[in-house]
Amino acid sequence: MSPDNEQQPRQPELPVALPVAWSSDPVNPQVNRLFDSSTETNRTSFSTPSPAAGPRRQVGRRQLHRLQASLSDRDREVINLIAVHRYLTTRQVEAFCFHDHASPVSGARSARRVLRRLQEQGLLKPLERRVGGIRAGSASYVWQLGSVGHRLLRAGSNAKRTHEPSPRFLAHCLAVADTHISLLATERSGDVRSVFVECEPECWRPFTGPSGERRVLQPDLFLITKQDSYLDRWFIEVDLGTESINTLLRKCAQYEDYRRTGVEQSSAGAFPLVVWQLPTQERISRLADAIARSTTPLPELFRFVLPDGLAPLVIRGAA
DNA sequence: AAGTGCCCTGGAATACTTTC
DNA sequence: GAAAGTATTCCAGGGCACTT
Repeated sequence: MSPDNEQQPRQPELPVALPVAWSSDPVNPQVNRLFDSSTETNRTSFSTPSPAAGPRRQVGRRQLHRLQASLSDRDREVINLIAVHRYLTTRQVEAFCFHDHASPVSGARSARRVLRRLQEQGLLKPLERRVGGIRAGSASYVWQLGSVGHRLLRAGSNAKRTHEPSPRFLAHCLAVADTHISLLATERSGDVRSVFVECEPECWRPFTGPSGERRVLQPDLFLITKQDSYLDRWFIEVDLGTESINTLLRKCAQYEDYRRTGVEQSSAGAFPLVVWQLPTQERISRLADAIARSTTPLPELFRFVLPDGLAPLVIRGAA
């Protein structure tokens, strides 16, 4: 690790970044208490509607406030995570929010119960069931925000999609979420003292390009890890092998353009490492070769890992 | 303090789905 | 059709908030 990575006191230490804000009502201070978990109980007293009511509900403003006030901290965490990642499978929700139960089976059961309740309240809705999946049951459900969930969240631009996504886009969203989960698991295992994860679009970096044009660097994740007295900072790119190597190379060049602005270095002391998570060793070799042959991006700016290689890299640190 | 109601949690039995 | 894996359902215990 480089000395200029030395710990900055302003760096966050929370394990998960949940950038989506909850709507508040200045007329009703009780709703504002959603932001302060210390003033809320962890209990849910809102009466659950009957399943016959269906997931699509017409919820008035007053009813929406009651619903909002009735949500437990964990309900809000589930909804926030699904808003941030756009889509999460039941398994991923389990991994994010139901990992600390007496047994994995118990955690899974609780997750299904909570997701069902949030679906009945219109806060979440599943994508069309994938028939013929790997497993029986509902583990293959993919969840997104429901209409009530959209209304409940402040109009975040990342929480508006309601149509069925393309398989490619969906696979990428779920892969990024898996990466997020693996990073949190690294922290829970104690191998890294603290992990801060920032998702899209909060991790995006607008900047001015070489010709003065406005550009936006769009990493899949931004990550800060804390080891001893150092903070390591990382941009994460998750590739599923669906893009051409030239496309990945253009993205690398964009990282170099952003690095040359010096914005990141002036605010944090050093430019984050860019980690490409790629599906095969062969693809890693192709991208590494392409970068080495290219004159634009600095090769030392990048690291390449297979899906199971990110956690070990983060544990080793950026040195 | 005691009683009540509601919700969360987890164990066990059962039902369902996929794979071979 | 059998086996394996997983979801669903039922039930009981515990905790918390509220009322008396």
